[in-house]
Order: sequence, then C-alpha cells, then structure tokens
Amino acid sequence: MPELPEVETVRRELEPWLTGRTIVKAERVDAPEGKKYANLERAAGQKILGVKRRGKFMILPLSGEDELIIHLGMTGIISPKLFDKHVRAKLTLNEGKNPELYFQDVRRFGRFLVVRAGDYKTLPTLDAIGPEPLTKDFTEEHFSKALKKSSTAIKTYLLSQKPVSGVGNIYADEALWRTNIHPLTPANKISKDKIPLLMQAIREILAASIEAQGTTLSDYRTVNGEVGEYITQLKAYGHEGDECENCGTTIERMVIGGRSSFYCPQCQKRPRKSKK
DNA sequence: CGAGTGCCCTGACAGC
DNA sequence: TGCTGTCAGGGCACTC
Repeated sequence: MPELPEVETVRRELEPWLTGRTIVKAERVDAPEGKKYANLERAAGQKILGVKRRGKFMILPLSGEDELIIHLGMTGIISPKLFDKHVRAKLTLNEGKNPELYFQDVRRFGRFLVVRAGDYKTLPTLDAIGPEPLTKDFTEEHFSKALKKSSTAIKTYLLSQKPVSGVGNIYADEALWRTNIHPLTPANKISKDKIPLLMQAIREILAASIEAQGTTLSDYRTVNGEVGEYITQLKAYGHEGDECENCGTTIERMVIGGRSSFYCPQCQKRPRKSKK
C-alpha cells in the first residue's frame, strides 16, 4: 500500500517525465463523477510546472494557478502503458516521449483531481496535514506538542497524518516496534524520552524504504513497473507468529481502528491503565 | 470538536 | 468446480 516511500518513489519518476509538459487533455475514464475526479477538464492547456509531494499526496502545480492532485489510495498505479483494466483517468500530453499517462486503480480508493492552487477544502486530510518527516519542519517541539493534543492510540494518531505526514499502516507498526511502544499507548502518554526516538525511527525507516523503492505487498509498482524491496526489512508488519528479532517472543496481531497491527508483546508493553 | 465506527471497492483466498 | 464469506486499508462521512 502506498505510503510516503512509495509515493516519493513514484514522484521521482514522474518529475523528469512530466515537468514542463503541457496537458492537452485530462479525462476521467472508468470512474464515477464526483470529488475524487473533480475538475479534470480544467487542466487542458495548462503546463505542468513540477511534481511535488505532501505526505501521500502528489501535487502537480499547473501554469493556470491550478494543481493536479494525485493520491494512489490502496492500489493506484501510474504508467505510460495502458493495462487492460481499471483505468480511472488519463492525461494526454503534448508531443514528446510517453505522451499518455494512465492512472489505473483497481479498488478506486485513489484520487486524481484538479483544484485551485492551495485550496484543499475538498481534501480535509491534506488541508490539515502535518509536517514532512524528512525535512527540518519535523521538529521535536512540533511533534511533542502534537502528541499532547490527543488521547487516542498512538497508532491511530500517526495514521491521521496530523502529527506527521506520510506514515501509513506498515511504517507506523515498524516505527512503534523499533521504539518499543505499544500501538495502543495514548498519544499524550508517550514518555518524553521516547518522543525523539520515535521521530528518529520514523525518519530512518522512511528513508531506508525510499532507498529500497518502497514496499510492495501486492499491487504497488513504480512507474517503471518495478516492485519495492523494503518488504525484506520489515520487522513487525506481516510477521504474526514469527519470532521478534529483538527478543524471540512471538509477534502478535491485533486490530486497532480497523487496521491490522503487528507488535511484540514483550518489547512493546501495553501501558497500564491510569488510575482515577 | 475530538473520538469512534463503518463505508467505499475489488481481488485473493479459505472453506465447504 | 464453484459458490460464499472474509479480509485488505487510506481517507472520509457520519454519529455522539
């Protein structure tokens, strides 16, 4: 599932392909009309000025003060090649290499739409998104202040994109495993000494995964059609029943906020419920 | 308004 | 073999 490393991998491939190209036509294909594919017709005639990323959202500034927003959802793939099925949107570019871009998304959780530059009111997660974890914007001051705001489980809170952007189900489990934090620990109960460790784990894991072109579990592919190789470095996610690499205890799985969560019951002790 | 729940959507897979 | 049920989860609508 595309999280920050997967989206960043795709972004890096799109940048040299798309920057400076003019959109001749942008169209919805096999997708319902609605918010997820809004305003595509407006992109025609606009030049793509670059390919940026905020969290898991790709943002392509256009010359007419619009932006093309692309979110891969669970199964979104971008390719100059047309596959048989599941084409949700298509860009036709001006003459040059690979003049067609296909957005192909089996499960339709993705988005591909045009907005006014900076106007994200139809995308509330992007509108309220936290700092980029691999930039200097991700400071301990900001992160600890954000964690104090919420009593919800740290796992769930990380997935909200509010304290930091780009962390999804896989890397949240990995970062919590590495820092010995139980995923149900209330965000505002993370101890002061653990906060910088958790930040560092998030940074290192995401950076290492970018190096590996992300994690492919099933659908995710790079623009070139390659798989991400970080799956071999996962320590917790998907390892139910395996031995914890730290202590040998069997990794367990539980559902938190509707998401599978993998953790070591020995290394990641569940916090005691506070007495009233 | 924060927190919690369930929905969207399709394919893979288990079980009978 | 083929049917049915379950699971996967990012983002968001909805409820309390």
